[in-house]
Amino acid sequence: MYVGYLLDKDSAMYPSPARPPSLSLSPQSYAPAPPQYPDFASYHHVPGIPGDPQHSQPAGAWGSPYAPSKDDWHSYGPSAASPAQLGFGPPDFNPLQPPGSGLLPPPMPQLSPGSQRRTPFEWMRRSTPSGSSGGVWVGKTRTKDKYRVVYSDHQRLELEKEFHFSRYITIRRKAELAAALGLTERQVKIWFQNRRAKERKVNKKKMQQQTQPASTTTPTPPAVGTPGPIAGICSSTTGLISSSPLAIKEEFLP
DNA sequence: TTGTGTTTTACGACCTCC
DNA sequence: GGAGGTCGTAAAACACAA
Repeated sequence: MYVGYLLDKDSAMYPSPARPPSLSLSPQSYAPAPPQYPDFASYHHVPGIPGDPQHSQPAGAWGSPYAPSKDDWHSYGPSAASPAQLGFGPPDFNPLQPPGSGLLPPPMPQLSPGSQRRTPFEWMRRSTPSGSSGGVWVGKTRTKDKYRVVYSDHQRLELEKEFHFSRYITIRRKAELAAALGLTERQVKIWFQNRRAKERKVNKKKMQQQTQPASTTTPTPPAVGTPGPIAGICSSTTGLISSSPLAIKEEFLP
């Protein structure tokens, strides 16, 4: 993965629940301290929803207007020019040339140990994904001539940011993210589903490693699954998440 | 270069809730 | 019945060792 320096931190990067139980906290105030997410040291949450206390930052940083959600899943394709295909994202966004400022944090001089295999800026300067135009999403469905698309680094980074903010995206945020990133709401929803599945998978793997009898180290409680202030609302543990997804969702509904 | 393992999109099945 | 959740899976995209 090309945001591997983000994702390789895996569940360890979510030691605390993503969103506090009280929605009164603004994204700024939610900045984890100390930053277990050093890559997001300059992270500022995606702004844009006016009136949304969770996203109260000034709109416009997305650089793209709030386009109407194009939930028409079958509308995209080689002939369906999405905002992304026309050039989505911040005006200064270039998939091959990282913006020095704006949404994306500056290139990290160092990577996490887990990502030593890659050059520090590889995720930024990765060549154009095949089947896409300059990292910009060119959607095709499974029924079309291409099985899946590869999201651009920027798209994935913004999705990761949102996921870091909250494991469950609100309807409004989903619509805004989809419009801003040139994805469909369905894609955003599925991305979050897959991302949660990934997190559960990693957590499960960690749990299995910790419970292995061969382990000589003292078992430590899982850092990720540790019940936090809102463990019952948005825990990373599989059981809690899958127990009542709708209850979690309701918390974030406007 | 190739084989192989992993990750990433995307979907269907099934479930719960309203 | 619709929306969105998990779970399992398919297959493309990718990384990397041989």
